Amino acid sequence: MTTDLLAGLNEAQREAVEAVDGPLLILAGPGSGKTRVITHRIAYMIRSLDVSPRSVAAVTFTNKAAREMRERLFGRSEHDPASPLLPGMWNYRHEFTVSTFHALCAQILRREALHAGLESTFVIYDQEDQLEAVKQAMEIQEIDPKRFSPRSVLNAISAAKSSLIEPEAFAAARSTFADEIVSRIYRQYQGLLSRNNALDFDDLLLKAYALFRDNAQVLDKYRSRYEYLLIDEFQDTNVAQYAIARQLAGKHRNICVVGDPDQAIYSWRNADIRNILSFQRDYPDARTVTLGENYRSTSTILDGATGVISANNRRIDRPLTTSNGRGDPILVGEAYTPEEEAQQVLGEIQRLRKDSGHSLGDCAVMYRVNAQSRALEDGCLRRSIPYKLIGGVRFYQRREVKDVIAYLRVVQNPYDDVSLLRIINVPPRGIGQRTVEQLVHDARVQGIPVYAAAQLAAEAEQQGQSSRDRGSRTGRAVSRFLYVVNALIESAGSLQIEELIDAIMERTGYREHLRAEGDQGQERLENIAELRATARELQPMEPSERLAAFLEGAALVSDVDALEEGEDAITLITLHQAKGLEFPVVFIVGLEEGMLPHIRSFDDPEQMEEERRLFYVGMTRAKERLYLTRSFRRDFRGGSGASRPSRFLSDVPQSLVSSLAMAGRRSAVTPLGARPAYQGSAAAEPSGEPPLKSGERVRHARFGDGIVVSCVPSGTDHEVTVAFKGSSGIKRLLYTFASLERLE
DNA sequence: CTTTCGGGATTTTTT
DNA sequence: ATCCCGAAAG
Repeated sequence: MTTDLLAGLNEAQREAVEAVDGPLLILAGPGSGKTRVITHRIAYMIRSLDVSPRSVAAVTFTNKAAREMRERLFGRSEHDPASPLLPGMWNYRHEFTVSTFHALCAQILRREALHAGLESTFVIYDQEDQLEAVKQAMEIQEIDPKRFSPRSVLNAISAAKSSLIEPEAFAAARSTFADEIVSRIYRQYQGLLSRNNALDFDDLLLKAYALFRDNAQVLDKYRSRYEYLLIDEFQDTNVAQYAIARQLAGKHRNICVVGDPDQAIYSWRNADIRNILSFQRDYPDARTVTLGENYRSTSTILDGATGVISANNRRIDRPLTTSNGRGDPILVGEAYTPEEEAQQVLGEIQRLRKDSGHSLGDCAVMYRVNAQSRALEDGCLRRSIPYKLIGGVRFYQRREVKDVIAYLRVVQNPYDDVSLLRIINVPPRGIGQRTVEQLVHDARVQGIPVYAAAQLAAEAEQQGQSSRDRGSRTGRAVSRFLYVVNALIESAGSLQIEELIDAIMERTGYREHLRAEGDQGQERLENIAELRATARELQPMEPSERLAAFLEGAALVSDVDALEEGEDAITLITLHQAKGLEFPVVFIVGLEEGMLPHIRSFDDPEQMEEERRLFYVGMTRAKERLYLTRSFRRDFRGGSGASRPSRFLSDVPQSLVSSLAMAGRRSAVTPLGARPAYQGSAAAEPSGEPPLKSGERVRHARFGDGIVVSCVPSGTDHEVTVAFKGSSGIKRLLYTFASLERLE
């Protein structure tokens, strides 16, 4: 019975599975069979130790990881041909808790709303909503958004919340003038959210923590239930999340955390690697198991990745081993433009497909910023290669989707000012800035929601009590708007969500509004159709809860969650989103200074180390083949500039690397001679000052303005490669003859 | 008072 | 390329 769960595990893995009681820290390197250990561990508890699935909670980083864990344990369907680890327990699958911290907290807060001092219908604000609320708070506090950017204020507030610092504590600890400002906005912001019956992402954690802290009964209920707690991706948890984990583990102390400090890439979201140290401090009796054997990658890929990560100073050296073969070398490619880089990548994918039997689904292209997906998408379209784009402009972030969701939120809770103000004049209906200001002012003076203020204004209008000029036009516009909203609220109870969406589209004129936008509007209508389709997938439930559940899903679902197996297409994905995934063939594009490492990390050594970890995460996704590519030129804010190779490339041991033939190139130029560019520029620069440096702007009589890509000696002369704007493209010129004029 | 248009500044990564 | 603000037009 138990033997098959332990069979096929190495010694460390087996130890991690069997150490069920007491605190346990699992340090799991990439590809070390972490998922296997976690699932076998849970199955082992339930099957061999007779633990009830109800007593187990697992916390994952994404909803997708949660879903997959449930599937491995209980099966995909009742009679899943792929045998699950817990055969015949299909009916118990919902007893077992597995979700993200945010989803778990949202669920608890809804259930315990009464004790948490919340309304169970609270909405969840995403970042855009948060930013709106911060702006509103700043306006009330009369703080100039030009002097203090709402964005950084929000970051400061979020950082405080992630460390469980509530407004009072923040005010008490403030020391600088900037703190003083943030403190005032923070308090105001929390007030606005609570008046709007809204929680932001951080509140989900903060309020759950506070609920457990302040209500011993509720805490006891949950900590009694969850005898066994498991937290995945522990290196990317924040202080609040860890605090909640400790609260929940407070009774039984069976807490298992799994992580890898080398894969910590979310410090910007206030994740704190030091949680691993805190864990060891808080649970001095914790056992530590290290999983160091890699089963995923070739030794070449692993050694390359090790070379990269070893350059980080603040880390404990923990060797990774593998008994996999050497496999192919790591291939380094160079192109002139991102478009060409994409051609190169896609050409190679098509070649692999033909020559080595790889499917498109085997291949993933990874990049640092979402904007880089565009060149790749274009290339795929041109070559008719199917692709799956993960993220991009994320679905639930799209303007039209957010607009419809804002309408749905207003229908559910008209006192949600942020949502109401979002749609009050969308589509334009004669309620302009001035009128909105007046309404917001009225609301503020009377301490009522904007919706109520609008209601009053409309009544006054009808009774002819309002001042003349506010009369006819705007007053009637407000009345008309309220009439539509109220009609929607009334009909909501009897409608399915799809029907409600349809009603919104028709009655508010939103459909017509988009239709008038032409092509783009058509695309937007399709996105709304997609939103409508997701509503139909909702599980049957109480009509009153249906809308709340739908809105919660819309707020908490991420895009990796949508990554479905099956369809044969290449995957385009950011390095962050690639965490936890693996592919036989991985391309990492844009290996340039400023891109990866990103320019924003240049002045902070800690951030630079995080960039390196990000690269490491990407490299270790690859099982068989790894490609690293860069472009000489990178578009930037409309313009474009020359770029230097990423410093990370020089940390990949050269013996593991081979140069990628430039299959997709337009011109037959050999860049920078035969020498691989990853050696870095300084190493190979010849004697004698080059007349031009890469990155300088120059003008040519015939080709116009351009940017120097490279300048290398050629006999007694220098050969200058220039990327010209417009149709001239890339030209190689001899310096003496070209008569280039340097531009400042 | 509202809408629209143009110019200026600004972009990492996401539960 | 996209958001924000001010100015002009309706």
